[in-house]
Amino acid sequence: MVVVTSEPREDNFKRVIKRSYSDDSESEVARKKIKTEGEKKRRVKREQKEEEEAEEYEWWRDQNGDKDDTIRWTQLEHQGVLFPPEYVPHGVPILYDGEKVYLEPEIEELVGFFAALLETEHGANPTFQRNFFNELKLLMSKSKRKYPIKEFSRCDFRPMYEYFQKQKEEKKQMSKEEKAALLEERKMIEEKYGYCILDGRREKVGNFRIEPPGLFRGRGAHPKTGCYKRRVRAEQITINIGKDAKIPEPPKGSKWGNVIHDQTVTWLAMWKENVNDNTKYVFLAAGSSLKGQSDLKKYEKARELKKHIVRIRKDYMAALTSSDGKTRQRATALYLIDRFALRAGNEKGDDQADTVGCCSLRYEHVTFEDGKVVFDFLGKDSIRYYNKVEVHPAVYRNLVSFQRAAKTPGNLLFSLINTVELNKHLSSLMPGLSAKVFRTYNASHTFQQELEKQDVTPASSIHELTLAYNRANRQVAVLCNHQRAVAKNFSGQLSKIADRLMGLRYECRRHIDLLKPNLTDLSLADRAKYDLAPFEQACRDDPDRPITTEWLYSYFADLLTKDIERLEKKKASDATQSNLDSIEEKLASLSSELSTLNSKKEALSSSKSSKPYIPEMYRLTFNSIDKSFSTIQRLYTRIVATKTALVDKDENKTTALGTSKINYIDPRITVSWCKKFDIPVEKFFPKTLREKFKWAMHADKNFKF
DNA sequence: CCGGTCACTTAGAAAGAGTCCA
DNA sequence: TGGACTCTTTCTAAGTGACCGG
Repeated sequence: MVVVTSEPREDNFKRVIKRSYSDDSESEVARKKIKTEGEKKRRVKREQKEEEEAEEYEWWRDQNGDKDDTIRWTQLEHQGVLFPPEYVPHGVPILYDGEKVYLEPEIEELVGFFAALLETEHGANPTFQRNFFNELKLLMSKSKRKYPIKEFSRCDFRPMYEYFQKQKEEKKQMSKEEKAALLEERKMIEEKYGYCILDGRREKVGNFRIEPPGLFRGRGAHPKTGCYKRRVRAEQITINIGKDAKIPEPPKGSKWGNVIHDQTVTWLAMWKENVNDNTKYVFLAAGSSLKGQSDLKKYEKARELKKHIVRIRKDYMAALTSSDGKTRQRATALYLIDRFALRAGNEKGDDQADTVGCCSLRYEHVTFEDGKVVFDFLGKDSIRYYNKVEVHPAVYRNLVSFQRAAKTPGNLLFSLINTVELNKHLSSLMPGLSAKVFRTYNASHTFQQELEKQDVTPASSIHELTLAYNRANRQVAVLCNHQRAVAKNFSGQLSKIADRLMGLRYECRRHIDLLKPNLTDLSLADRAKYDLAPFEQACRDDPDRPITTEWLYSYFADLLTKDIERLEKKKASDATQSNLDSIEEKLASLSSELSTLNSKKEALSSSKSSKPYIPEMYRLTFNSIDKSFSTIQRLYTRIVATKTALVDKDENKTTALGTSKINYIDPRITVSWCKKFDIPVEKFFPKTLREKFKWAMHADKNFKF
């Protein structure tokens, strides 16, 4: 969709045009493109003009290469972290064997964490349930009170769940003023904790909120999912801050665990989480100079790989047939990492979900079919990687032999190498090179290529350009296997669109049938003006979903039902004495048609009447050639739009475009493309991404990755 | 070399905000 | 006009890879 919806966006657009599109005449087209759209769609008005136009430090302008990059800052001031509110008991019981059980606050809190997730996948996950229940039993055993609770299956958390639902509902029903007050409060907090002073500049802090307690929500088959993630106290937190800065005040009655002044790291605070013993950090926001610098560095490193890639590929291709087993394994792994954008695959512990990357692939993760290799394994976040691919014969032979050597499921395919070794080898080929650089390189490179392949010109509409961009984006997302859960009601949504499309096709066809006989008397030249061929093509039946009489009856029944609803509403809301009669009359005829239709439908199976019945109010009458023709044109446009929407939706159902846009595609490719095609970068980078990619916004229109 | 630690990037889910459409 | 749907932001889990000490 092409929508310029609100004031700020329009504002941004103008500013970006002014700031980074130096040639004014060129931006004229783009401005026009936006203007009409903007005028048409703009509705919501919001004040908020600021968006901090403060004289910004443009760090990317003075990158004098190799400064000491172990020191990350010289001045650092911040306000510390924000703790979640203390627990407030609600006193809602759970049921055990149907009997109410009231819980002391600490236990009630824990149980509440579970009750809130009752209707989610976590709540239904046996591991999650078991881990949670063990935690609960532990807490109960430590309590002075005696609880009757012994078995999970005899618990009923519904009362608490329903209580939470009710609360959510109430929150939704809050008055405007209350909501505004809440927002104000949030703003105040952000103002205080959301910023720090870094080398004299005010920069945004990312996650200054301490993670609230809850149940650990591990992904996939994580053995610890459902474990109690405890409340974090000031005593567990280490603050990192400038020597001269004022140390932030810990909550009353508490002390920071530690305060350090480490200039070689970028975090402001750190603590250890209790479930997996992982370290959690408070970092600056993605749009900060520190993050921006390393982002730029990442892409520059990937571009550096461009200069070496031919040699490196030659190198590992040759090594595929090395007599040394280790070398052969390394080369094969590199081939997979380079060709299929696999992750390195560090080894993992037993207390984590069983997921793999390249080096940790096992016997069972590859099979061989029709001369191709099938990869099927769970990768990061337990996302399934399934790919049936053709590979170089040497790679095929190697994989077969590695698998044979592994003998049985559970054993490593690449038994002689690991990520450390692989990366060591890579860094010997190019300084700073590691496995993950290939993902960045291939993603950005693919994106640029795909974008060039697209059949668009600067004259193309915004819609076409957006489509082209997203297609290229999608190629990258597929390459990197970035997935998302299929939306809850996806198939319903799909068939809804498909149904709408069928309706449009039908309407288009009957209008064509109506018009056609009227064209025969026209002169040949005139007839050419009303060429129906493309429209006839468009409204041809989808072979998978032909228009049957049965469908037709449902279609009209649907139309009738909707019309009736509309009229009923009208009757209820603004019926006056004068129009009440006509409304009633219409209603009566509609419902009589509806019952006629229903009985016709009933009779369908028995009698095979050839001509479907059409309710009177939906029969068409011919008016004029021009009118009829323009109706067909309109319908055609809608058919085409609906068709693309359908294809797009289906292709997008499991592919997540965001991850590659945020992490893998050099933003300068997008910026330069936007400049070349005269389309505002806002179309592809929402506010936070523009913030994150500030450093890329002035990329030249001839920028090449 | 190896295992552990540390710091950082990358990831999908969930929450929240905005928009669309009947 | 409000409820469904979509897009954006936030949240925090899950990776990568360097380094360190034995």
